[in-house]
Amino acid sequence: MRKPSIREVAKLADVSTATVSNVFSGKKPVNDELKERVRLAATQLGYQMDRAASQLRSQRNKVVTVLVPNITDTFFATIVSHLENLAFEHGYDVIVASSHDRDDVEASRINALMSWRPAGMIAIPCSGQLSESLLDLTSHCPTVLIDRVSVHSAPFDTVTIDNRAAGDLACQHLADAGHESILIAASNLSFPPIRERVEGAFLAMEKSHLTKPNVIELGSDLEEGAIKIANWLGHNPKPTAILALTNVTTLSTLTALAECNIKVGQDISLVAFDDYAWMSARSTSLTAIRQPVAEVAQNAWSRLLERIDSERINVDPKATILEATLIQRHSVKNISVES
Amino acid sequence: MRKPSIREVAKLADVSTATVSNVFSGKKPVNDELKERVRLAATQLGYQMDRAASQLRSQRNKVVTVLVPNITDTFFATIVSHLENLAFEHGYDVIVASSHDRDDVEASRINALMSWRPAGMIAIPCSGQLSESLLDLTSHCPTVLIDRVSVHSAPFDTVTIDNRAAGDLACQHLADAGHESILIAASNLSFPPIRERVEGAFLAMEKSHLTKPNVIELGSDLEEGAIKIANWLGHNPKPTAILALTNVTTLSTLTALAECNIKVGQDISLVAFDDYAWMSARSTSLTAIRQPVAEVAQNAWSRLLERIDSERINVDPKATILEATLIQRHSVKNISVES
DNA sequence: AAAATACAGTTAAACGTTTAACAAAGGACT
DNA sequence: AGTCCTTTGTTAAACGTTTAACTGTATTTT
Repeated sequence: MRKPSIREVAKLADVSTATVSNVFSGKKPVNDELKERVRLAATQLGYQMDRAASQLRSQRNKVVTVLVPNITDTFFATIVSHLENLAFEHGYDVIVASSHDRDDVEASRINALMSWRPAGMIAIPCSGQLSESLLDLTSHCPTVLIDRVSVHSAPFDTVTIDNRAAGDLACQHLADAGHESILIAASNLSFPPIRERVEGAFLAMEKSHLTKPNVIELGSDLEEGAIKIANWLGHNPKPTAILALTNVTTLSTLTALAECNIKVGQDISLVAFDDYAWMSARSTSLTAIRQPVAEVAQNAWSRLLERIDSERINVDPKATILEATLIQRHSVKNISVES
Repeated sequence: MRKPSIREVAKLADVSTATVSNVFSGKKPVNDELKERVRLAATQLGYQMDRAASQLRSQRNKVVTVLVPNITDTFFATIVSHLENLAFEHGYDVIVASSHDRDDVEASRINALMSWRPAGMIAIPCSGQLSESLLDLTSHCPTVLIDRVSVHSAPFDTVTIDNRAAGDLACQHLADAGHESILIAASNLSFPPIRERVEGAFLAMEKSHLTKPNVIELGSDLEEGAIKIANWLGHNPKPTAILALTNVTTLSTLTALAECNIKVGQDISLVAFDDYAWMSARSTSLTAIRQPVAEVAQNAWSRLLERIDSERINVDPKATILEATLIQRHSVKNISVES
């Protein structure tokens, strides 16, 4: 038993299919009585529009696709969630895909996503230098890039935060508290935001005439990262503070510290990146750099809508840069001598 | 400049559109040389199949929809992530929607999702008693329900964990450690899994001839939950242990305990539900009930595929019940007298 | 009162695929 | 050599919408 089509509704309501279409799309006015008849017939039959047919004919598609490196990472999941809400409010549906941080998967997913003929695409590239398939989108599909992108390199609209400033802010906060021996726990220096945060941190130390912090690269895996950092701590003089550049590296760091029985906020100070519930739900809550996730999503969405509406695909790309803020809590100990 | 269609590829390769279609679908054999010509032409033009057209004609759609209460909750996000992977492996695309725990939104989202004519649907209902629109699916679309569903009430395949056993396990563990005064932090007793966990917990206490634990309902909001539990702790004799029935209630609990300056694992014991990275990345890591999320997703997916392949929609629904396990860590203190 | 305009509905042709029905050509078997 | 498969390609008709073009009426304008 197939789903009823617009034809059957038309027949039951004794009107043409065009009228039924108009009743639902509202593109042309329809007499109230007819409208009622159509509505009745539709509910009677349990009629539902077929998007495929609708889209095929109209060549318009109320769908945007979202590509993220990994939806398990709460940071990305949160962005997706916000985007989904925004899209829904504007009558769009969202199709999500994950690239799992792999260029080849990214390419294949982009392909699959594009076969939906989406009205637009919001992507968090998995690597700093944009892949071929991503660049191909330039001419085909309104696209907004988020987060993992160096601002001026991309022929796309971008929405990022000022990662240099964020890194600076975090490190300055530590320096102000008297920390001179700082370890930076980075995920992957090939990601532009991470590199920029490190640069910002270096800058802060330079301003205070202090020596550059050490940087270790932990990768994207929590467990491996924990091992690496525990290992580093075992073979090097203990820093007085750690700056963890992502939520995953924060977890790696905490895991390692717990293992080594080093007390956060007491034996060692910590500034985290990304602000999540679990960071404050602790006896020593974590001082953290909060990325304005909601605003990032909001801005990306507005940019995309503008592109979609203006029909001008990715000419004169705009870079939106948002500011991160420091949430001061209890994981940074003031160790300056004059205090 | 519109996207090239199968026609233009056919013209360039000097074959019929049917042949092009066959080259890509592989439904009928095609001479190797022709195949090559078609492939070449396709890449030359940058051809990509249009899913809408394909689906409309073939009446087959390699899409499954997923409906969750709230993708911000890591538990659901993780399930979605697993499902997305599984779907991808089988050549399906996934469309996700969130009901935000509201029946009306759920209904509206189900409607939107169904207009895609998906091959199947995996849903986590937002309330225990299934909404009309959800029940309507029975006859229209292969559907598998996860988590928030009482096993035998649903005319659908279901995949759940044995929540009674899980509650029993958690509470028994506390009882074995000598805890007699236990507080249960529940999210919402109208959710079947939560109710069942409470029942399981009661059962465990009964077996040990202990008095029933107190139960408080914290709702789905972390902050509000924290206030409620802090409030409760202020006006009641302090329990020796808390059993938090979800990851959100765990966070609420931890927030409240931090505020009241009560040390977990020392002043009070805690068993959490759902096992996440942040639970172990602490100086006193949390003992927790681990739900087999990956297996839940895996089972839901297999069930759905079976339904899709067998064409028999939701007759003789199967209930799959998986077991949760207790991960023993350091948040439960043994306070029994004989120790 | 005739002509022009507005309004509300219908008809039928797309949109880009897939696929049943058909055709042609080569090979195997009587 | 004629018949019958088999194999590989083509033709053309769907699939369920939307929408340009059209038709017929009611209303306004001259």
